[in-house]
Amino acid sequence: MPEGHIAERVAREHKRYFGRQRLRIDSPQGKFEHGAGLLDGACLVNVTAIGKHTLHRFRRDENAPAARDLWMHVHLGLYGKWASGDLPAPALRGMVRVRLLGEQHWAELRGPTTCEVLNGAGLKRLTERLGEDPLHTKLSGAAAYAKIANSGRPIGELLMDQAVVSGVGNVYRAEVLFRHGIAPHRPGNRIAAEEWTALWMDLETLMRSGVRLGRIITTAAADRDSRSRTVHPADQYYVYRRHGLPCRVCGTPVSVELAAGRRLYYCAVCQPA
DNA sequence: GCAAAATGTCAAG
DNA sequence: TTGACCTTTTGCA
Repeated sequence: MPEGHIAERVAREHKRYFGRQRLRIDSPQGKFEHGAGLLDGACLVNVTAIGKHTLHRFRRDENAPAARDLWMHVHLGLYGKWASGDLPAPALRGMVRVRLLGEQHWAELRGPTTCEVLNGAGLKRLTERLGEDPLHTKLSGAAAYAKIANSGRPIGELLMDQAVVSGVGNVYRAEVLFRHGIAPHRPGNRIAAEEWTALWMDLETLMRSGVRLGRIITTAAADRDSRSRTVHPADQYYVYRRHGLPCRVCGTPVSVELAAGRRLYYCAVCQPA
Protein backbone atom coordinates (compact mmCIF):
# COMPACT_ATOMS: atom_id res chain seq x y z
CA MET A 1 0.00 0.00 0.00
CA PRO A 2 0.80 3.39 -0.98
CA GLU A 3 3.55 5.66 0.16
CA GLY A 4 6.15 7.00 -2.27
CA HIS A 5 7.91 3.66 -2.68
CA ILE A 6 4.80 2.18 -4.31
CA ALA A 7 4.43 5.07 -6.76
CA GLU A 8 8.05 4.56 -7.80
CA ARG A 9 7.63 0.81 -8.07
CA VAL A 10 4.55 1.15 -10.27
CA ALA A 11 6.34 3.68 -12.50
CA ARG A 12 9.25 1.31 -13.05
CA GLU A 13 7.06 -1.70 -13.70
CA HIS A 14 4.78 0.09 -16.13
CA LYS A 15 7.73 1.54 -18.00
CA ARG A 16 9.10 -1.97 -18.40
CA TYR A 17 5.75 -3.48 -19.38
CA PHE A 18 4.34 -0.72 -21.55
CA GLY A 19 7.11 1.74 -22.49
CA ARG A 20 7.15 2.88 -26.17
CA GLN A 21 3.95 0.95 -26.89
CA ARG A 22 0.61 2.17 -28.15
CA LEU A 23 -1.83 1.18 -25.43
CA ARG A 24 -5.47 0.27 -25.36
CA ILE A 25 -6.94 2.22 -22.47
CA ASP A 26 -10.46 2.05 -21.12
CA SER A 27 -12.42 2.63 -17.94
CA PRO A 28 -14.72 -0.35 -17.35
CA GLN A 29 -16.15 1.36 -14.29
CA GLY A 30 -16.80 4.52 -16.31
CA LYS A 31 -15.39 7.17 -13.98
CA PHE A 32 -12.40 7.76 -16.26
CA GLU A 33 -14.22 7.33 -19.53
CA HIS A 34 -13.38 10.78 -20.87
CA GLY A 35 -9.71 10.56 -19.92
CA ALA A 36 -9.39 7.07 -21.33
CA GLY A 37 -10.84 8.37 -24.59
CA LEU A 38 -8.17 11.05 -24.77
CA LEU A 39 -5.34 8.56 -24.22
CA ASP A 40 -6.53 5.37 -25.90
CA GLY A 41 -4.22 4.38 -28.73
CA ALA A 42 -1.50 6.89 -27.80
CA CYS A 43 2.12 5.90 -27.24
CA LEU A 44 3.41 5.68 -23.68
CA VAL A 45 6.59 7.74 -23.80
CA ASN A 46 7.62 7.49 -20.14
CA VAL A 47 6.40 6.75 -16.63
CA THR A 48 7.72 8.63 -13.63
CA ALA A 49 6.86 9.11 -9.98
CA ILE A 50 6.97 12.19 -7.77
CA GLY A 51 6.11 11.64 -4.15
CA LYS A 52 2.98 9.50 -4.08
CA HIS A 53 2.00 10.51 -7.62
CA THR A 54 2.62 8.54 -10.80
CA LEU A 55 2.69 10.13 -14.22
CA HIS A 56 2.22 8.18 -17.45
CA ARG A 57 3.35 10.38 -20.33
CA PHE A 58 1.57 9.89 -23.64
CA ARG A 59 2.19 11.12 -27.18
CA ARG A 60 -0.43 10.53 -29.81
CA ASP A 61 1.77 10.97 -32.92
CA GLU A 62 5.45 10.29 -33.35
CA ASN A 63 5.92 13.69 -34.96
CA ALA A 64 3.73 15.65 -32.63
CA PRO A 65 5.56 18.31 -30.61
CA ALA A 66 6.28 17.28 -27.03
CA ALA A 67 4.39 20.39 -25.96
CA ARG A 68 1.21 18.52 -26.78
CA ASP A 69 1.98 15.47 -24.64
CA LEU A 70 -0.60 14.41 -22.10
CA TRP A 71 -0.05 12.78 -18.72
CA MET A 72 -2.24 10.34 -16.85
CA HIS A 73 -1.88 11.47 -13.25
CA VAL A 74 -2.70 8.87 -10.58
CA HIS A 75 -2.68 9.18 -6.80
CA LEU A 76 -3.63 5.96 -5.02
CA GLY A 77 -4.84 7.64 -1.85
CA LEU A 78 -5.46 5.38 1.10
CA TYR A 79 -6.57 2.25 -0.69
CA GLY A 80 -6.02 2.59 -4.39
CA LYS A 81 -4.20 -0.29 -6.01
CA TRP A 82 -2.63 -1.35 -9.29
CA ALA A 83 -2.64 -4.95 -10.42
CA SER A 84 -0.82 -6.25 -13.48
CA GLY A 85 0.37 -9.34 -15.28
CA ASP A 86 0.98 -11.13 -18.54
CA LEU A 87 -1.72 -11.24 -21.21
CA PRO A 88 -4.38 -12.47 -21.51
CA ALA A 89 -6.03 -10.06 -19.09
CA PRO A 90 -8.24 -11.63 -16.41
CA ALA A 91 -12.02 -11.37 -16.55
CA LEU A 92 -13.26 -8.04 -15.19
CA ARG A 93 -14.06 -8.15 -11.52
CA GLY A 94 -15.12 -5.31 -9.25
CA MET A 95 -14.63 -1.62 -9.90
CA VAL A 96 -11.83 -1.08 -12.41
CA ARG A 97 -11.15 2.61 -12.95
CA VAL A 98 -8.55 2.13 -15.67
CA ARG A 99 -7.35 -0.81 -17.67
CA LEU A 100 -4.17 -0.72 -19.76
CA LEU A 101 -3.50 -3.29 -22.43
CA GLY A 102 -0.06 -3.47 -24.04
CA GLU A 103 1.67 -5.91 -26.33
CA GLN A 104 2.31 -8.50 -23.65
CA HIS A 105 0.94 -7.12 -20.39
CA TRP A 106 -2.18 -5.77 -18.72
CA ALA A 107 -2.69 -3.47 -15.74
CA GLU A 108 -5.78 -2.49 -13.75
CA LEU A 109 -6.30 0.41 -11.39
CA ARG A 110 -8.86 0.32 -8.57
CA GLY A 111 -9.91 2.88 -5.99
CA PRO A 112 -7.49 5.76 -6.62
CA THR A 113 -8.16 9.09 -5.00
CA THR A 114 -7.04 10.82 -8.21
CA CYS A 115 -6.97 9.65 -11.81
CA GLU A 116 -6.98 12.45 -14.35
CA VAL A 117 -5.39 13.70 -17.55
CA LEU A 118 -3.01 16.65 -17.32
CA ASN A 119 -1.39 18.79 -19.99
CA GLY A 120 2.03 20.40 -19.55
CA ALA A 121 0.60 23.30 -17.57
CA GLY A 122 -1.28 20.98 -15.23
CA LEU A 123 1.84 18.91 -14.68
CA LYS A 124 3.81 22.04 -13.84
CA ARG A 125 1.19 23.06 -11.27
CA LEU A 126 1.44 19.62 -9.68
CA THR A 127 5.21 19.49 -9.46
CA GLU A 128 5.41 23.03 -8.13
CA ARG A 129 3.33 22.16 -5.11
CA LEU A 130 5.40 19.10 -4.17
CA GLY A 131 8.44 19.15 -1.90
CA GLU A 132 11.63 17.16 -2.49
CA ASP A 133 11.28 13.40 -2.90
CA PRO A 134 13.96 11.33 -1.10
CA LEU A 135 13.84 8.82 -3.96
CA HIS A 136 15.07 11.47 -6.38
CA THR A 137 18.78 11.03 -5.75
CA LYS A 138 19.85 14.33 -7.24
CA LEU A 139 18.02 16.16 -4.48
CA SER A 140 19.91 16.98 -1.31
CA GLY A 141 17.02 17.69 1.03
CA ALA A 142 18.30 21.25 1.46
CA ALA A 143 15.11 22.85 0.18
CA ALA A 144 13.09 20.69 2.55
CA TYR A 145 15.35 21.64 5.44
CA ALA A 146 14.96 25.33 4.67
CA LYS A 147 11.21 24.94 5.23
CA ILE A 148 11.66 22.79 8.33
CA ALA A 149 14.23 25.03 9.99
CA ASN A 150 11.89 27.99 9.54
CA SER A 151 8.84 26.33 11.00
CA GLY A 152 7.55 25.96 14.51
CA ARG A 153 5.30 23.09 13.43
CA PRO A 154 6.18 19.66 14.81
CA ILE A 155 8.59 17.57 12.73
CA GLY A 156 6.07 14.72 12.65
CA GLU A 157 3.64 17.00 10.87
CA LEU A 158 6.25 18.54 8.56
CA LEU A 159 7.41 15.12 7.36
CA MET A 160 3.83 14.30 6.32
CA ASP A 161 3.37 17.61 4.52
CA GLN A 162 3.80 16.81 0.83
CA ALA A 163 4.81 20.40 0.14
CA VAL A 164 7.84 19.90 2.40
CA VAL A 165 8.88 16.31 1.64
CA SER A 166 6.95 14.29 -0.92
CA GLY A 167 6.43 10.57 -0.70
CA VAL A 168 6.62 10.13 3.07
CA GLY A 169 3.46 8.76 4.69
CA ASN A 170 2.44 7.58 8.13
CA VAL A 171 4.71 4.52 8.19
CA TYR A 172 7.96 6.18 7.06
CA ARG A 173 7.23 9.16 9.30
CA ALA A 174 6.88 7.06 12.42
CA GLU A 175 9.76 4.73 11.62
CA VAL A 176 12.37 7.26 10.57
CA LEU A 177 11.74 9.43 13.62
CA PHE A 178 12.12 6.40 15.87
CA ARG A 179 15.34 5.35 14.17
CA HIS A 180 16.80 8.78 14.92
CA GLY A 181 15.48 9.13 18.45
CA ILE A 182 13.53 12.27 17.56
CA ALA A 183 10.17 12.97 19.20
CA PRO A 184 7.53 13.71 16.55
CA HIS A 185 6.42 16.72 18.61
CA ARG A 186 9.74 18.52 18.36
CA PRO A 187 9.39 21.76 16.36
CA GLY A 188 11.07 21.85 12.96
CA ASN A 189 13.16 24.84 13.97
CA ARG A 190 14.77 22.73 16.67
CA ILE A 191 16.02 20.08 14.25
CA ALA A 192 19.75 20.57 13.76
CA ALA A 193 21.19 20.53 10.25
CA GLU A 194 23.19 17.36 10.98
CA GLU A 195 20.08 15.65 12.32
CA TRP A 196 18.21 16.53 9.16
CA THR A 197 21.00 15.26 6.94
CA ALA A 198 20.93 11.93 8.74
CA LEU A 199 17.12 11.75 8.53
CA TRP A 200 17.12 12.57 4.84
CA MET A 201 19.77 9.98 4.00
CA ASP A 202 17.93 7.38 6.03
CA LEU A 203 14.66 8.16 4.25
CA GLU A 204 16.42 7.55 0.96
CA THR A 205 17.78 4.22 2.20
CA LEU A 206 14.46 3.06 3.67
CA MET A 207 12.42 4.13 0.66
CA ARG A 208 14.84 2.53 -1.82
CA SER A 209 14.53 -0.69 0.12
CA GLY A 210 10.74 -0.24 -0.03
CA VAL A 211 10.89 0.08 -3.83
CA ARG A 212 12.99 -3.07 -4.08
CA LEU A 213 10.98 -5.18 -1.65
CA GLY A 214 7.50 -3.85 -2.38
CA ARG A 215 6.95 -3.39 1.34
CA ILE A 216 8.32 -1.27 4.12
CA ILE A 217 10.74 -2.91 6.54
CA THR A 218 12.66 -0.66 8.89
CA THR A 219 13.86 -2.98 11.63
CA ALA A 220 17.16 -4.78 12.00
CA ALA A 221 15.37 -7.81 10.60
CA ALA A 222 15.73 -6.17 7.18
CA ASP A 223 19.50 -5.74 7.58
CA ARG A 224 19.88 -9.37 8.56
CA ASP A 225 17.76 -10.58 5.66
CA SER A 226 18.14 -8.23 2.74
CA ARG A 227 15.74 -10.34 0.71
CA SER A 228 13.09 -9.78 3.39
CA ARG A 229 11.07 -12.76 2.28
CA THR A 230 11.49 -14.37 5.64
CA VAL A 231 10.90 -11.19 7.64
CA HIS A 232 7.64 -11.83 9.46
CA PRO A 233 5.07 -9.00 9.30
CA ALA A 234 5.28 -8.75 13.08
CA ASP A 235 8.97 -7.77 12.72
CA GLN A 236 8.54 -5.16 9.98
CA TYR A 237 8.35 -2.02 12.07
CA TYR A 238 9.73 -0.47 15.25
CA VAL A 239 6.64 1.50 16.25
CA TYR A 240 4.07 1.72 13.45
CA ARG A 241 0.86 0.05 14.64
CA ARG A 242 2.70 -1.38 17.63
CA HIS A 243 1.02 0.77 20.30
CA GLY A 244 0.86 -1.00 23.63
CA LEU A 245 3.52 -3.52 22.59
CA PRO A 246 6.97 -3.23 24.15
CA CYS A 247 9.46 -1.02 22.33
CA ARG A 248 12.01 -3.25 20.60
CA VAL A 249 14.85 -1.22 22.09
CA CYS A 250 13.80 -0.26 25.63
CA GLY A 251 10.69 -2.33 26.35
CA THR A 252 8.44 0.64 27.17
CA PRO A 253 4.95 0.28 25.68
CA VAL A 254 4.79 2.11 22.35
CA SER A 255 2.60 5.25 22.42
CA VAL A 256 -0.08 6.27 19.96
CA GLU A 257 -1.95 9.54 19.64
CA LEU A 258 -4.11 11.25 17.08
CA ALA A 259 -2.36 14.15 15.35
CA ALA A 260 -3.99 16.00 12.46
CA GLY A 261 -6.39 13.09 12.06
CA ARG A 262 -3.67 10.46 11.68
CA ARG A 263 -2.39 7.92 14.18
CA LEU A 264 1.07 8.88 15.35
CA TYR A 265 3.23 6.13 16.86
CA TYR A 266 6.39 6.68 18.89
CA CYS A 267 8.37 5.54 21.93
CA ALA A 268 8.26 8.18 24.65
CA VAL A 269 11.56 6.92 26.10
CA CYS A 270 13.63 6.40 22.93
CA GLN A 271 12.24 9.63 21.44
CA PRO A 272 12.28 11.97 24.44
CA ALA A 273 10.74 15.43 24.34
C1' DG B 1 -24.45 -10.02 5.92
C1' DC B 2 -22.60 -5.97 7.55
C1' DA B 3 -19.29 -2.89 9.89
C1' DA B 4 -14.70 -1.41 10.29
C1' DA B 5 -10.16 -0.59 8.79
C1' DA B 6 -6.34 0.66 5.49
C1' DT B 7 0.53 3.36 4.55
C1' DG B 8 -4.36 9.91 1.94
C1' DT B 9 -6.14 14.43 0.61
C1' DC B 10 -9.31 18.13 0.33
C1' DA B 11 -12.88 21.28 1.58
C1' DA B 12 -16.33 22.86 4.70
C1' DG B 13 -17.38 24.72 9.23
C1' DT C 1 -11.16 19.62 13.55
C1' DT C 2 -14.50 16.83 10.94
C1' DG C 3 -16.52 14.51 7.23
C1' DA C 4 -16.53 12.98 2.50
C1' DC C 5 -14.57 10.26 -0.93
C1' DC C 6 -12.21 6.20 -3.50
C1' DT C 7 -12.64 0.14 -2.93
C1' DT C 8 -11.40 -4.23 -1.06
C1' DT C 9 -10.49 -7.15 2.66
C1' DT C 10 -11.10 -8.77 7.27
C1' DG C 11 -13.58 -9.96 11.28
C1' DC C 12 -17.52 -10.68 13.75
C1' DA C 13 -22.43 -11.90 14.05
